Amino acid sequence: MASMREPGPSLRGRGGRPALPRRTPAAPDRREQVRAAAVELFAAQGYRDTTVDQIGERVGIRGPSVYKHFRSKQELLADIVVGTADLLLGAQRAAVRSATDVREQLRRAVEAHVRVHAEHAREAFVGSREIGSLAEPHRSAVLRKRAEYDRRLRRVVETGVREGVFAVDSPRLAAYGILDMGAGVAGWFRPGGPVSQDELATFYAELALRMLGVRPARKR
Amino acid sequence: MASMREPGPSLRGRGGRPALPRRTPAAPDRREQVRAAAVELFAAQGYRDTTVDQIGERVGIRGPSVYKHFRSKQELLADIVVGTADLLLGAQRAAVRSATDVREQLRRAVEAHVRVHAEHAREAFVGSREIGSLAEPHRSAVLRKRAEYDRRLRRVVETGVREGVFAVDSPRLAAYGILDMGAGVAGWFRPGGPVSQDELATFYAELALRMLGVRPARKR
DNA sequence: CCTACCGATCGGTAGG
DNA sequence: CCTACCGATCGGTAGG
Repeated sequence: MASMREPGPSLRGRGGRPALPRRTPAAPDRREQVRAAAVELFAAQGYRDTTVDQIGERVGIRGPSVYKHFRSKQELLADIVVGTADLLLGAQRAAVRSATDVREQLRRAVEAHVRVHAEHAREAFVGSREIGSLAEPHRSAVLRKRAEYDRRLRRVVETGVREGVFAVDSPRLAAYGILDMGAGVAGWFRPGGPVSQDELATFYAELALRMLGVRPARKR
Repeated sequence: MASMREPGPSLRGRGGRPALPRRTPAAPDRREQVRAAAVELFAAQGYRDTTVDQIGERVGIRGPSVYKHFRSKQELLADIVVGTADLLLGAQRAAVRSATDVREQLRRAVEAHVRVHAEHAREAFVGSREIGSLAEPHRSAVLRKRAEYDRRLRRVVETGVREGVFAVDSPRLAAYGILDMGAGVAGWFRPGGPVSQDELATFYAELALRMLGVRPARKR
């Protein structure tokens, strides 16, 4: 499924528009502003408790005008949740591909996992909490993506165990633990806080490797 | 705050009631049934998307009759969320008190954490996802309880580091990781599945100790 | 992008 | 514990 996050080039950069009188000039990336407002509100109040009027208010328009940018409140949610799932999947794929050593693959996959959950904390938060608010076929699509995401990390763990690099009794449970630990970041991480995204990613990857029985590299 | 989970002795065991005709005899623990139905529905559909009629339907009564057992839908939610917070706090307190060795305190606290999130998976799930749906003063009360819960585990970790039993760069982040890892269990654990609660609790406690730099006990 | 407005849903109450 | 019903909220549409 293609990412639903691109505003589309047709909405901007189209010079030569006649200077007709307009009460409120359309901001070129109004669609993106609406999406961002929805992310914040859905994260803070939940999808169901957020009204279209509130979303509009955040970007200085009326509720019904939101429908100029999204077909429905549902589509807005789907854009956010599906988008986040794709972001995670892409980051994970790139991470695993960037190394051949399982230990390094695991480390980078966890770092990517944590980084996305920190950098896109609110989106990721909405993406996991509001799956149930998604109508079909989006819900099933996202569940499939998440299952694939989990499976891929699990495979890295299993490969490491097979190669004798990792040592855990249950690769599956260990993978769940690692994933949930990282996903939890979306619930409390705030940019500008005491820890940076990178520090957090590095630290959590180290914790994950420890969970898998890998000795921490001796510090010099 | 006192637990809100007791049906109260006045609702049962009161013999000598005249055998008047009744269309639907009140089940002695109807209140508990209503609560259980609400837990399932809130977990599956979310608080906002669950109607009082649905809750009633699950126990064979009409929506308005739910108000014979709970003052409002809000009170039903508060009962669940506050109850779970108290359950966790109590289990953690008992766990930490049951040992003097930090390593053992940590192990038991994590086991308790995981066991509650497995045994009361749906309640714990609702308890963490629907905090935002809670009205004041319940919301603040629960947030305080959760903060205390987190702080207590963090203290065990910090004590272990101070004593040289644990070795982690950031006790705070490690504690978050451990807590989120265990809380995640509520999202996927199903009784009767491939792993038992005890196996899971034991395994996760072992993972937590590894995260803290404790060598796994050599298996004979 | 706006105002006016429709239709459906739903928590809660009245009064048995 | 039930039926009848009120009142408020809200997503979405009409028609500029």
